Amino acid sequence: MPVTMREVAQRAGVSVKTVSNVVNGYPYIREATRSRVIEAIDALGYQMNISARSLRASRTGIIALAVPELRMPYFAELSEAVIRIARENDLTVLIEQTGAERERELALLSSARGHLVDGVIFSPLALGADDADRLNVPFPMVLLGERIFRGPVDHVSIDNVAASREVVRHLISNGRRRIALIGMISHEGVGTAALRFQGYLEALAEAGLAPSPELVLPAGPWNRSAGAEATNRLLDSGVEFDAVFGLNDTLALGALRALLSRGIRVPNDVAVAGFDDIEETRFSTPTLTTVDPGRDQIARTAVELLVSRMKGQNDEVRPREIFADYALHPRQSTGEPLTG
Amino acid sequence: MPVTMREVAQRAGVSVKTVSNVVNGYPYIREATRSRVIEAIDALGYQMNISARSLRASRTGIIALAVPELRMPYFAELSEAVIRIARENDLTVLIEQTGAERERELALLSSARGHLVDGVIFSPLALGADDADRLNVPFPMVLLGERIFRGPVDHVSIDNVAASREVVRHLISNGRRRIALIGMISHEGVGTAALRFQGYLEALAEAGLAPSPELVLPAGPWNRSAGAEATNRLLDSGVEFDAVFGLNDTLALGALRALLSRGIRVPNDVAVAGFDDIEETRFSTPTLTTVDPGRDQIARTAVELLVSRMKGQNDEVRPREIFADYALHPRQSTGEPLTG
DNA sequence: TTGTAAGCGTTATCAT
DNA sequence: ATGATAACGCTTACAA
Repeated sequence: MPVTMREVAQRAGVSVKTVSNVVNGYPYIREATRSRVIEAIDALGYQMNISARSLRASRTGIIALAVPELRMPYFAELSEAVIRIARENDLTVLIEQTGAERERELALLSSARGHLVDGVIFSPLALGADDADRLNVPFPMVLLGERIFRGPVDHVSIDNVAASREVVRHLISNGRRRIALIGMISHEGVGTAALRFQGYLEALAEAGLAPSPELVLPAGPWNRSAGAEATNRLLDSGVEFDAVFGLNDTLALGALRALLSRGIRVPNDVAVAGFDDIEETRFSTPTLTTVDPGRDQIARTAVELLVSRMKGQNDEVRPREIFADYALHPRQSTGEPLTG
Repeated sequence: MPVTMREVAQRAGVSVKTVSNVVNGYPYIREATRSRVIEAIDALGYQMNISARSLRASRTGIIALAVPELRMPYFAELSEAVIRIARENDLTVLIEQTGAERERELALLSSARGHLVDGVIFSPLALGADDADRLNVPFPMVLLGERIFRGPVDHVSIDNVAASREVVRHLISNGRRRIALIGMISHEGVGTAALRFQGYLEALAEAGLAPSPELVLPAGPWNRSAGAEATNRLLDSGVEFDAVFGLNDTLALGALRALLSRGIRVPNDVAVAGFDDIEETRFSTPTLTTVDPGRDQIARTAVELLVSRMKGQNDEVRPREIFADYALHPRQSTGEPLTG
């Protein structure tokens, strides 16, 4: 039922190969021929059969984006950017949700979706430095995030230590001295939490402040609920504090909610800051101070690195480590005047 | 480089067809043969070439989900559900963002991604009733949302009039009399806004309350920013009101923010309610009263309808109109005690 | 229960 | 500048 190249060729009075040439932008075609072919294509409503092309050319024009969960605002926003930028590169994006489960992240690496995708942008949450070797996969891949550094593939991330340090410096410059940190994952020496924690420690040290273990709160999944719970634990413990740094925005928003619902004023009594600059931070009450990790730049860099690997031009180039630019956005929750 | 069926067959000492049979679960195979084949598959790390299968069998195992924007929390959460449920049905999901642009929504209908997808779940935002005919596409499709009813394809939605009526009834039962509505799109007689507006009018009528045109506020894109702006306009107009109904949650959250930042207490001075039950509504301050439109049920129904059409068993069945169950969730923003 | 042969729609090679 | 022909890896008759 669908129209094939053969039919287009017949109607245009040319061979299949010529149609193929026209479709693929092969330059050496007489203008007359080209327009006859294009007419036939339009008239018949021809649509290239991607499966056939893929089988023959062994590329599909599809890339996979593997993220933990689309419900996490950061990953929804990241996915939006990757899809948009992939489109600019004539690529279609297939999203895999790993649920942050180790098994599913590993499965992703060994399957590669049966030759279906030309490359993968992978944002792991369960795999860690020990698994770096497993990233030696037989297809182009770009790694995101802070779980694995110096692995065998191109990697895009930001300088989490520096970014986190800036947040805490900002809190300190606002007069805060007892800064709680929410979202610690203590059994991990690496990863996002560890890096942001290090930035926190460095900023405290710079200011001559001693870190207090009771101000460092673990929080399970990094969502609003865990942020609220941790904050309530902190409040119940009776420990004094004048600021909360949520290791991501949803934790911070949960903290905000817990504080306000116990009658604590933000930023007057306690300042709150987060990390990620998700859209919601500009619309919470008060608006949330946070760090923009340069989502668009990350997405664009990742797609471009992947494309260059897919083209196979850089086979000799060693894995690249790219750091995107971050930017602190002071907002109401830390006592700044209203801003965008 | 990749392993083919041929190689598996050679190693197992059988024909390609037998390997194919094993892979596809064809029942009449001797156990000995089957296990030899499976061994070979494991040993060689064989991965089916999906392009080849698709070309031959003309199905890919991929469905497309077309949504306006992944950054809109409702659609992020819907996509998460569709991907998860599609997985249960051995389907992979490819997400198309239409940007709510008419051109791109139309393009989607005429391309169908070049035979790449076996079916499409389409949530339009720009197309309307007049475009119903265009849904007569040569591939299985399931329609979501409130833009087009009684079109030529299966359709999943909820009873928006009834759901909206319940929200407003709830506000009235809490003693509210001057209920503002934010998010009206006045030039449209159909679609989500029109239906929810009708529910609003019906609930007012039931209670013997006269609708006031100055309480009905248009809002452009349904996001936080538009919700906040509209609320500020309302406040500046000097019109009295004791409740705000945002036609979706992000509008309501924007309203909440505008109210609180002008020192208006919620729910004491003004009650606020939204629509969609996005995760954030459970973590705002105060938590937001809203309607759960049954996202999981919508996703599941959509996938199941699509699968049944893809199997071609229901070719004779007329387009089905399915309504998912909604549920009102009263929370703090309308004066209820704290709930989940 | 398993094998043989044909062909899905495209692109690559090699002519012309 | 264009055409003929052979793959690509799999499934589907049909045979055996």
